[in-house]
This record gives sequence, structure tokens and C-alpha cells, in this order.
Amino acid sequence: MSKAMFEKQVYLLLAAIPAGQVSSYGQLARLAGKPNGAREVGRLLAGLGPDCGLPWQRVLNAQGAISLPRPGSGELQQALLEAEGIVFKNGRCNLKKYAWPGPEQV
DNA sequence: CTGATGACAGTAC
DNA sequence: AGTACTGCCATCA
Repeated sequence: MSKAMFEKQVYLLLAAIPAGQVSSYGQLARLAGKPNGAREVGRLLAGLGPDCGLPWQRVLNAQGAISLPRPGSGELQQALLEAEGIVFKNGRCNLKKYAWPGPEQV
């Protein structure tokens, strides 16, 4: 039951991330109610698929880098984020600058 | 049930 | 700053 709520919260938060901003697995997990459920968030996104209709590409790890198991998808994600205005630096972006929710949202 | 794995995170060196 | 180890939680063999 809580599990369903958790994934629902994750979907909601994911859909709430505005273009040009990114969030981390741990951040979403924390907002969803699981401070240490980062892995569950990643598992959830992995089960969704590339065309689930949600901005899964706006979710990065705590280092602001792409953690996709398949390099091909990683390239796609980076391209999508760059199309939204995210500037990548050596495979990483300024998480502090694009982090959501930022200090102004909190 | 036990052990291993994973789109992670935090701390230690 | 970059690498290594450990911790958490859920799923799979």
C-alpha cells in the first residue's frame, strides 16, 4: 500500500519538474516519503520505459550525472536535457544550478 | 529463506 | 577532486 503511494508520489513529483531543471533520485525519494529510497526511484523509472510520457530524463544522481546502465540512453538523456537548456560538463551538469526543488521552491 | 543485484547516497581515505 | 567502502530498500535466482 505504501509502496503504491510511494510510486504515485514519484510520478507526481517527476511530472512536476519544470523544463530546464533537474532532480536527483534521492531528492525525489525523500519528497516521496523515503529518505533512503533512491534505488527504488531508479527501479521505478527503469520499469517505466523511454516513452512512458514522463520527463524521466530530468532525474539524475546526486552527482548531477547520468546513471543509465545503457550508454545509448545516457546520450539520449543528455541530448534531451541540453535541448531544455541544461549545460553538460564532461558528462555532468551543475546540479546546484538546475536542482529542483531549488532554494526558492523551499 | 539466503544471497546477489541495481537508473543511488553518504562518508572515509 | 577522485576512488573505495558501506548503508538502504526492493526485486530476482
